[in-house]
Amino acid sequence: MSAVQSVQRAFSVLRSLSVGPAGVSEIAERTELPKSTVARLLSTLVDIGAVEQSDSASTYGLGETLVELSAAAAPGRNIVSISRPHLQDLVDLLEEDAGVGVLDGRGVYYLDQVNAGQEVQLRDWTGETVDAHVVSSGLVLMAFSSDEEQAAMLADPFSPWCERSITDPVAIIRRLESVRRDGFAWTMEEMAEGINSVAAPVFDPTGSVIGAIHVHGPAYRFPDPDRRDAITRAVVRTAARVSKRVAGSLEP
Amino acid sequence: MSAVQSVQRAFSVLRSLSVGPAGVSEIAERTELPKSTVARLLSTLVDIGAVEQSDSASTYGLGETLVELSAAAAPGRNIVSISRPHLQDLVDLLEEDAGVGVLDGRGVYYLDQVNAGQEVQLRDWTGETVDAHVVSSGLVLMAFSSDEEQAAMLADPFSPWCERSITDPVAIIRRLESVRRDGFAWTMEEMAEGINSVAAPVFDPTGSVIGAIHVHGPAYRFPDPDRRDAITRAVVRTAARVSKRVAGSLEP
DNA sequence: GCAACTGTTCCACAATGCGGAACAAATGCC
DNA sequence: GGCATTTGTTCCGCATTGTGGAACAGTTGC
Repeated sequence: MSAVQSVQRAFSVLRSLSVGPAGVSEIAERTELPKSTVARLLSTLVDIGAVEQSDSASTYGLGETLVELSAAAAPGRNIVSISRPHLQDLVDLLEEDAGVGVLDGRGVYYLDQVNAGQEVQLRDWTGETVDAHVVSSGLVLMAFSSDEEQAAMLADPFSPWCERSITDPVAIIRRLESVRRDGFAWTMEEMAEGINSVAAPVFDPTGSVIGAIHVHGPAYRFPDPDRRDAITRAVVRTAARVSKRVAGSLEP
Repeated sequence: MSAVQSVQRAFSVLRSLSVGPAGVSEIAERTELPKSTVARLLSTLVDIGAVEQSDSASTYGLGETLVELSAAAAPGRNIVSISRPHLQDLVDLLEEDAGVGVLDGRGVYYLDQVNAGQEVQLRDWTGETVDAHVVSSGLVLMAFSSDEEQAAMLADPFSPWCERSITDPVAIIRRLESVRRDGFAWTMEEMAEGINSVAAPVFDPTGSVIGAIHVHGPAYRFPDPDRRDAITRAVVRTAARVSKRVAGSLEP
């Protein structure tokens, strides 16, 4: 009940800035606070980094601190923009398509993909949902979900997508355990003949999975048996980097 | 110099929450503040919406207000995630691919695309950069850039991408003027033969362009001459909606 | 059951934030 | 150019406001 006035006012100032940058007087007007009070609040907000004053001139705008905080507040909401450069790195390294997906019920929704531009390539699943149990991303996302969520997903029977799809719940549970232990998952022609993929989990700062990074390619060339471990490591490392940045860290 | 103590402490509390949700006691420990002070600050932060207390239990996490503020702080940083559902709506309506791009020098960088899934479709340019003067998104982005930026972009000569590309600076300037007046741009087989596209601008709260929404398709069926106006309106309306949400508004 | 935790509330004290007013520095206007 | 009106910044006495110890009230777990 007893609220801290200065904090309320500070946020009132921040809100007033969200419609656009302004100077002290204008902010004072928008917030109906005395100029001197606004000036004081602004100076502390600048110290903190919640507000930035545009170089030389004296107009104020919202600052980086808020972005960092919001990244921690809604982890995953910006997972696409954060992932993209890292997906690009993966593609450059492995020369196969890389993507990022999130859990959608018992499926994986593919948010984004970076194309390797090979002559023979898989069709782009961005924006579509695929049953989780037949793709590596899906296995990763299920494996690292909470026990309740996992139980809910395992409650109903699974459908096969092709000949080699695994649908036996017991087999799937055993598999999820090993995925959880390993920190990654491979699927070999389980969604469709001729398609293999690896995936690794992206976590938010609290340790919950929020997405999965994957690389996939045509089975006749992916994975190159000599590079399989290297590929796995690259995907796991990329997912770990994205996790870090999703958590608000600024280093790449 | 003279900083407002309670505001500093409030942000100290917020920062301590960015590593993960916690209860009053733990936050007090992390921030080295008295418990009662933390409890008071938390209660006001909850009022404001900068902090949310998890239902029933008494642990606190960062709240929605921070996301809204950061959306205004770094407009465009989350343009992809905001755009996606609206792109999907466009695709559902028009049955052609829709995407979002941003300015990158004198080019357009395609951030994201939603596929209509037609049998005949254009290749996906997501993650690539295309010269701004040959695509509708590019024209829109140039048209609504600041005068200095526009002048800089017009300083060097333009290269043709195909037969119908327009490269004459005077013609381009005239065109940009009409785009600015209309609020949208069409390009007809100017990037490549057989490809047409429309685009409309996305603005941040200060009124600067931060991106463009486009729809494109094969020239033999897009745009349907009878629906051309309807298509244009749909794209313009979608871009306006995205602008609104980018600015922090919560209504769809 | 007590013990060791939680989070919440109270209240006397004064430190802290307040805001009017006076100042300084741009900008605008004839 | 100089006068006028705006801007942002600083000062300082006043009291409102925030402070934090301590006492209280729920939880959890030996």
